Formats: sequence, structure tokens, C-alpha cells
Amino acid sequence: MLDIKFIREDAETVKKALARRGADAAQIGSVVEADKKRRAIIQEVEGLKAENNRASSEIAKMKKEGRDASGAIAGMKAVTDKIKALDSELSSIEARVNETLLGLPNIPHGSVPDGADDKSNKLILEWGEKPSFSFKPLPHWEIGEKLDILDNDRAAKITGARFTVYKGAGALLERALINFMLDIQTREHGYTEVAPPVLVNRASMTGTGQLPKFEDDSFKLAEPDWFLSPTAEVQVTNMHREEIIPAAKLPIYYAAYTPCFRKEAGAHGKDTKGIIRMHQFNKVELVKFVLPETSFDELEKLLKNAEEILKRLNLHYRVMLLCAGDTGFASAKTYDIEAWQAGAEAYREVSSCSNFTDFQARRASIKYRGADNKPVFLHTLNGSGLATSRLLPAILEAYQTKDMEVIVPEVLRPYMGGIDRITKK
RNA sequence: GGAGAGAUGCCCGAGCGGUUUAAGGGGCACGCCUGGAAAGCGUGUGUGCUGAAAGGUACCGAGGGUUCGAAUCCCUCUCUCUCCGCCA
Repeated sequence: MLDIKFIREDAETVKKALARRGADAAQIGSVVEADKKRRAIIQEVEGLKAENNRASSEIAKMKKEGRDASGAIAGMKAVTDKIKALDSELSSIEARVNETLLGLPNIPHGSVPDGADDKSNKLILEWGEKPSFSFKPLPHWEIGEKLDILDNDRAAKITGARFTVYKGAGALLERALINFMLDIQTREHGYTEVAPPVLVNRASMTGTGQLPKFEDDSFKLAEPDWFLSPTAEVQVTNMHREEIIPAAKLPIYYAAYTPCFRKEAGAHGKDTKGIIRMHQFNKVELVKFVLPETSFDELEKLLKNAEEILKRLNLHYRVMLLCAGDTGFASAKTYDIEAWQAGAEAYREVSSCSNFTDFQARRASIKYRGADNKPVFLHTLNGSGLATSRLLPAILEAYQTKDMEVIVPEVLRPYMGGIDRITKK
């Protein structure tokens, strides 16, 4: 959420920034108007309330002294009615202002390039090399089927399209990846592991920015008013919702493994094979709560922490800086890490690392106590570290052999009972 | 799922329609005292909104209602605890 005070004082800057990402800047004018009205009503109604309070204690005193207060009481009725009317007008204006603010995206950082879509994203770095093969490498869905480790057909029987069953060495590999990633992030990069609920309430979804705009993208329970979390960002960021954290405790780093659930409503016919785009997938998420002045440095560190996983797995990848138009709703700056899928011959996003500045902190009311003891919104960041549904395909494709086996990357072997390859059973 | 109890400031805890602009205690901060400390004494100690400021206003789990006036009465909801049932 953007700060209404900032919008009020510098509407032009906000309009320009929103235009960069293709957001509707016309709402800025009307929200500034509504805010002006809001403040005028506050001044009026609070004056009446002050008068009301004075009269009330006067009445109390008269009653105590045994005098007749009926005249004073009768006089208060009109003031109270006026207060009620103004209060209800005020709350409808506040609701309108709030609704508009909740619908406005974050302002892209100055270092974010212009552009409308992913074609304008900027290549930041490439690491490693595409593996070369003496044969035609297969896409992961064919490998998964031949080795009998991924079974989308049976998942469809259980649930429907866009689910998979990990089987045998596939299930083991999935579990190994999760443990490997968590161990690196917690033991070497200083993150504290958390294992949160996967069902989340409306306030949490609003706090991180999934709601109100993107309700249709989420799986929602009929009862109660809960959602299947689309990313652990929601749970972990909202752990500190409505809290004031002592500055000395910052920065806070969390790593969480959770299943994630997405409707993929706009993706009909896209990525229908394999496990690239599932309704349910596993992800280790990294979340940071930091001092505002450090957040862009923290973003660079977060990116490095996520990259480390790919380096240890020796997988070729590139890092893209997203342009203004491709940057997510809540983010001020986002890097995507794209791993090379050797069989499908494409780069696929395995991680997205974002600095949300104070956008989520303001929605969720997460503050720290500054030097002058005043509560200040802190900055939140998060990044995948990483998503297994993208990582596991990259591994299968990069490590496949001519004899239809998959070599287990060395760093994963301790997590897989020491086996060095996945073979057909 | 059934029955009951509860939710008050950083913590404990009073409060049962009008000097509560929330008693009292503890903690914490600062000051006095001290060679230094403890004890003691004094002062202070929330958040939001509004306002240039002084100040004003709202908030006693959340949301409604009754009343001139609600922490206090009524309704709905959420959460916690105890017992019963069911259960990994």
C-alpha cells in the first residue's frame, strides 16, 4: 500500500511511477480529493465530540450534586445525532480511500528498467554453461515417465489436471532437494527455519498483497473464509503482522518449506506437460524483515543466497532484472533466476527475489522502533530458494544419460541414501 | 461436536452506566541519594488519526446495538483455557 501522505504531497511523482508499470494513474486524483474530504470531516466531527465530552462530564457533575440535568441532556441529543451522521459519512469515505489504496501497486525503484513485459527484462548475469549431449536430451516429462518417477495421469485420477505424484526415486529426490535447500539457507546463510500453516486467512492475504486484487487466482475454502496459500511469503511475512519489532532484532531472516497452491487461471493450455506449472508445488521460501536503508543491499544478498543452490547443483542459469511492467504488484524491484532446462531447451524461472520496500509492511502494519523511539514501517523482502517444480525438471534434464538414467548431483547424494544415479526399476 | 470459564496498558491485576482523561502492583527509563551499588524517594512510560503547533479525537479481543453518556448493559463473531466426545 502506498502512503496517502506521500500521494497527497507528491501526486505527480506517483502518477509517473504508476504509468511506468501500466497502472491506472487516474485514480490518484480522486483519491487525493476523497482524502481531503475525509480530513475535513474529521476536523468537524472531532470538534463536536470534544464538545460532547465536555457536556457529558458536566452532566455527571450535576447528577452527583443532585441537581436537575434534564435540560442539558435534551440539548445533547442533537449534537449526538450530528456526530452519528458525520461518523457514518466518514467511514464510507475512509472505506473508499482504503479500497483505492489497496488496489494500487508499488512504485518501481529507480534502478528498474522501463518496459511493458518480459521482453524488456534486463540480463544481469549468466552462470555456468549449457550442458552438451551426444544424443538428443529428453524433456523431463518423458524422463519422468520412462523412469516411473513422475505420474501426472494418476494424479489426475486422484484430483485433476496440473497435479503430479512423485514416485520412488522421484519422491526421494523431491524430499532431498527440500532438505538440501533448507540446510544451506539455515546453516550457511543465517535463516531461521519455520514450518507454518498452509491455510491462511483474509487479513494475511491482504497484508502481502494477494488480496483484494487477485482473489480469482487463489483457491478458497467454502468455509471458513480461508485460502490455500499460494506462497509461504504470505504466512511468513504475516507472522509479524501488527507488530512493532525492536530495531536491535533486525534484520530477521526466515526460511520456510511449504506446499503452494495456485489456480493458474490465465494459463489454459500453457505448460500442460510435466510439472512446470502445477496447482500444487513445493517451495522453500526466504523472507526478510529489514531496516529501510538496508533493503536494496539485502535484496542483492537474497539473490546470492538463492543462486547458491543452483551453483552447488552445478546448473546453468541466468539472472534477469524485471522491467517496470513485468514487476509484481507488491514489488519495487525483482530479480528472476532462470535455470536452463536442457531437454525443453528453455530458461525457466526457478526463483523470484523481490524488495517490497514498505508496501507490505504498511498493509500488514509491521514496524520497528527507530532511534527516536517512534514506530516506523520496516521493509520486507522475499525470494524463492527455490521452487522444486522448476528445479527438479532442470536436474532431470541436465543430468540425464544416453542409457536413460539420471546422475544424482553430488551434493544431493547424502540426502538420498548415497545413491549416485536414478535408474529404471 | 457438547458443557463451562475467560480476553483490560510491556507484565500481573482492579473495574459491575457518569471525577476512569483505566486504580494498584511489577518491569523498564531518567533523576535524586551513594565512593560505587542495593534499598528508598521522585518523574516518566501505548498505538492510530487529525493539527504548523498547542491540542483534539479514537482505541479495554473484533464488529454492531441500547443510552445524553459504555471497559461496564444487549447481540454476533474470533481467540484462549477446563471438562466430555471424536481423532492422527
